[in-house]
This record gives sequence, C-alpha cells and structure tokens, in this order.
Amino acid sequence: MERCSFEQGLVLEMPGTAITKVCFPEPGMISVMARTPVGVQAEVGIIGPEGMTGLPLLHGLDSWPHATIVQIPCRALCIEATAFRAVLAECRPLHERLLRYAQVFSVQLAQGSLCNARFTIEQRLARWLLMCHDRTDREDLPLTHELLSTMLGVRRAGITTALRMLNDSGAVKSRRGGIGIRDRSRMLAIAGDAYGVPEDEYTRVLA
Amino acid sequence: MERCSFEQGLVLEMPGTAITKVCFPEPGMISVMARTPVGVQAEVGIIGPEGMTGLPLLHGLDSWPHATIVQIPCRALCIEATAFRAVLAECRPLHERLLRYAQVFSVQLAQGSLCNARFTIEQRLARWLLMCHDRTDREDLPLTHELLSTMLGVRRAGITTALRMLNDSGAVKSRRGGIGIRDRSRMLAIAGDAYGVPEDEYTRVLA
DNA sequence: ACTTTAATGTACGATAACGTACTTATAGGT
DNA sequence: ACCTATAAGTACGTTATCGTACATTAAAGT
Repeated sequence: MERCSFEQGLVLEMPGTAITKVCFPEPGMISVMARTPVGVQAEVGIIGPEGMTGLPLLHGLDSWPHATIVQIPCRALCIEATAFRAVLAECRPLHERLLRYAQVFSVQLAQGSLCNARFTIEQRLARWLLMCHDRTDREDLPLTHELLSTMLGVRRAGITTALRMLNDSGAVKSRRGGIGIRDRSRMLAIAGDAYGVPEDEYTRVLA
Repeated sequence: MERCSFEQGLVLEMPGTAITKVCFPEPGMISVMARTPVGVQAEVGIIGPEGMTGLPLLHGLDSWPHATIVQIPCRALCIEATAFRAVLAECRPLHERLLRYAQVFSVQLAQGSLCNARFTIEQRLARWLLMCHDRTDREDLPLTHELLSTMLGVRRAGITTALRMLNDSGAVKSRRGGIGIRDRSRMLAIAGDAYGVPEDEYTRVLA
C-alpha cells in the first residue's frame, strides 16, 4: 500500500465510474455525495480514519452512483482496486471485518436520512461538526459556509445563521474559512439525538 | 425455506436485537425504520420482492439499530438465521449476489437522505408511493395518512394535503384507508428527480 | 338502523427555511 | 500599504411545514 496526500476538493470517486483505488484515511475527512440526474446534491456520508473509500468493492462491484470528495485534507494508505480485490479474496477475516464497517456506514446513511427529515439546520450542523471533529486531529476545521451549505443541502445564509447560534452559545469559535470546536459537551447538547447512533454502532461492531 | 404470511404491522426486526429469521418477500412491502434513543423516527428504507430482510447477516452481524416492519401484507420465503449463515458460507455465488443487493439498498438509503434534505412532501410522497407500487401487485395500497406520516416523518395533516394534490392532478385515487395509483407517468412527473436512482442501480447490478 | 371508532378534511397562527440581494470584512497578492 | 477576491454577515418578503385543534365522514360492530 502506498501513502498518498489528499488536498481539499480532490475527487476520489465519481458516479458510475469504475473505482481504481481504495483508501484508508489517516486523520481528515472524506465525504460521500448523493446527487440526482439533474444535479440536486447533498452529502450523505462521512468517511475518516475509522473507515475506507471504495465501499462498492466490498460488495463485489466497481462503482456506485455517488461521488467521493476530500473535504478535510488528509493522508491515506491507498491500494489499487485490483490488488485490493485479490487481498479480499485471499484474506477472509479482512473481508469480514471490512464488511462490518460497511454496515456501520450504512447505519450512518440511515441516521443521516432521519436527521434530514426531522432535525433543524442547527442540530444537523452540530452533528456534522461533531462527526468531523471525531475524524480529524485539528484544532481548526478549514470549512467555508459555502462548503457546509452544499454538504447539508441548505442555503449558505442558513449556515451563517446557524453557525452564529453555535458561536453565541460558546460551542464553537469560527474564523474566516475555519471553525474550531470549543465546547464539545455543549455541541453534544445542541446536536441532541441527531448525533450518536452510528458512533455507537461503530463501537459495538468494530471496537 | 418456509413460506410465511405477514400481516401489516408485524415487527420482523428490532433495534439491537439478534435477528432470528431472514425473509425474501413476495409482492408486498416491508419498511426499515431508523429511530433515535428518544424515539424520533422515520422510514429510511423499503424492502420488497427485489430484496430481503436480515441485511446485517450479510455483513457478518446479527443485528442493527433499525426496526423492520411489515407495511403491506405479504407472503415471504423465510429461513432461520443460523441456517442462512450456513448457506452463505457454503455458497459463495449466493453471498456475492446478496451483497450486491446490499449495495442497492444502501444506495436507496443515500437517495432517501438526499430526498429528505431537498424535496417537498408532495415529491417525497410520490416517490414513496411509486416505490411501494413497484413492490406490490395490488390495485389499492392499504395505507392510512397516519401511517404515511410516520413513514415520511411529517405531520398527518401534511400527508392529507399532499395527497389531495396528487388526487386533484389525477395521479392517484384515494379511498378511506387505501390509495390507488391511477396515472403512473403523472406520478413520475411529480416525483421528478426524487425517484429513480436506486431503481437504476438495481437494474445495473442485479438484472 | 344505530352507535362507535378510526380515518380524513380543514383551519389558523407560528416557525423554519427559502431565494435573493446587498453590504461588510478579511486574507493574500502586488 | 493598498487592491482585490473570496468569505461572511445581514435583510426582507415568500413559501413550506409545523403544532394543534376541531369538524366531518366512512367502516365496523351491535
């Protein structure tokens, strides 16, 4: 496996395009975006050091209709798709462990769906920042409101407003182009039930 | 495998509880519900004759944090979890095929998430009814507004209103406790981009 | 036929989020 | 030190959806 460096914005996977590389990120964040044929899009999943890109390969497929994009720059251990397939076939325990991760990811998708249906932008933003915080080792997450708005599928102005509330409550400290989690317990309180289920599933299944 | 009959409301799987039975439905519909510890809930996935319950078993696990509930009565071919695990271990091609279905399901989760973030209740309802229609052989789907409201995670009154619009446009005909798709192409037009991606993925991967 | 219950229709003020536009501030290059 | 581009703050009218409540209707049992 080769160690790579990924900049923000790098596209690792494209809808309907064969995946050539599987990556196991070090601290940082990669996001999975769903979109419709017409281009309506939103982030549906987050991948960090707890997981991997190239999930379709675990299911015996070489693509899916999502895009995978680096959100917070990170290094990663990468392996060619063909080599990865070979390893999977040889090492059953590895395949089994990674399949367990696939379930954790799918629980994350499901809970994200629930959040989009039932929670406010502020709660969803808190959830998102917490998940991001879990996966990086930075003080400051390099994120613009614009970026967050595409992730959550809401207006840019909506992010500004929600973020100001998080700021006022002392949960985060946001600078231009960056956000720092200040008080994690307060964030947890704000996110409430929106955060936690996939995390518990991860612990149950992989720890 | 044993053929079973499932009534509406039957709970096949409960959050965090070991799954004892895997079911391959005949025409009808089973839904997967996500919920938070506090009880906020919504449907995140739909299972019909194209798929199966007991997805965690495919990933080497015996439970997940979702509930699986029969929505439209159906028959199904069922097999004990232990027997199913044995078959999976013996028959690699079967496991591989079912894993491909697991990916289709997970694409469905992702698109559902996107829909909840970006589409109106009317569109989401149209999508849901279409997906339901795909999986049953009935003229009339036995669904109350109350039920639909828990599925979509919206007000019961919101369903009534959205449904009246579908009615007025001639897309559906709704009776007390039942809804019939009248004009599928009109439904497709209303659902727009909300419907289709997981269906295409199914075709690509399993047909 | 009458009663009961569940399902549906409808209303109304409140709130969350939208689309859009314009202003202000900050970082980075010259 | 000054420009300039990008990021962020803010405003305003509009729309979707909410919470809640109440009235109406259809099926099901006696």
